[in-house]
Amino acid sequence: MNGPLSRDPIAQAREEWVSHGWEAQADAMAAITAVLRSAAIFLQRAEGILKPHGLSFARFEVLALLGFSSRGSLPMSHASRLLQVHATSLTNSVDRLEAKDLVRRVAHPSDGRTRLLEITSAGRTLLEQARADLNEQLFSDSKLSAEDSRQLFEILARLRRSSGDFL
Amino acid sequence: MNGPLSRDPIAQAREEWVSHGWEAQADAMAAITAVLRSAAIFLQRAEGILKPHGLSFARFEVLALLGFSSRGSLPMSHASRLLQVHATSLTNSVDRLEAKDLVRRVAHPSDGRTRLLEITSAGRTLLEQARADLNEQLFSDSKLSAEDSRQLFEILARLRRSSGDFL
DNA sequence: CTTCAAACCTTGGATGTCCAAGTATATTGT
DNA sequence: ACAATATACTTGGACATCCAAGGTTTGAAG
Repeated sequence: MNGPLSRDPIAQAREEWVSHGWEAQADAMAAITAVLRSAAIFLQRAEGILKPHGLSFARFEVLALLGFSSRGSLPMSHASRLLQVHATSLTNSVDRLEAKDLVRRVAHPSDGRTRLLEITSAGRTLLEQARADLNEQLFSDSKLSAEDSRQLFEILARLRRSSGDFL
Repeated sequence: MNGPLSRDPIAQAREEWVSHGWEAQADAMAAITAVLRSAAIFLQRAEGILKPHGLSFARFEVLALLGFSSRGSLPMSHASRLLQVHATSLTNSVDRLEAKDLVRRVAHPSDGRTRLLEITSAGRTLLEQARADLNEQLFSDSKLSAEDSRQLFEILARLRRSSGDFL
């Protein structure tokens, strides 16, 4: 999108924070801004890898979740909780997945409110190809050392836990 | 949006990765997914804090950048590079900021292509209030220990550097 | 000086995310 | 039973982000 800068813009912002007297918040500001920026980087790379498959990362996550579930189906409410996105975001993703016959909405046998999501065989096929690509092109070459990956996960797990993501 | 889960869904996905034979990629997958999820958490909190001020986080960042610049003005292309967003995203943010008289687009004195962004005095006032709130409510209580903040920033700085964010 | 490529910005379109509201179905409490 | 409440999903609207394409202005090359 834009070439590399000569200085880290977040480090620069951190200095401004310090020089304006907000030193106590400078480290947290820098860390949080870095998380946001890093997420944008990963997301862009993932989207680039998935685009040839006609998938977005959000839709890939839905497929992957269904692929792991034992029956290959689960209620939308359940999926939305596991993926930690708003129900409306899931509705949006499922609309697009269903239009491509990668998933199906089926009626719940006993609860009329609930719709079960079911991955189709075309969905499974595409999932395997997309996952292979992500594993090769993103998760194998993530620019993170093994040690950094583990530390990053642990720090963020503490954060997510104290933010109410899980118990 | 949804209550806490009984298990960390990312840890769960990591186990699936391992049990399906993608152990080599499991840690990176978990770390990257955690970054994406954490970014969503921070972004939501920031938006909640800024909403009463009529600002989004993206627009806050534009205001903050202009507030730091010595003259309070700089070219859009420069701002877009520093904020590391696409030029079109900045156009969008500036349209909304300008509609509220928080910034102005002014002609560049010598280059007819370039538009200078200039923060207004109303923009400065709002920026100070919004920043005070973010400092108090987000950056002071970020659920990250001081040590975690520093480590997180450093790990992500390595990542961003090797991803071409800066030299 | 004329032409053509590069740089800057905007417009239009596709996606994704959230919130507020609305519809339908289930469950609870009296 | 019936009314009130809760849960599940969808719809419509506000924003954000990107890409592809188009208009304007510069600047460089011939």
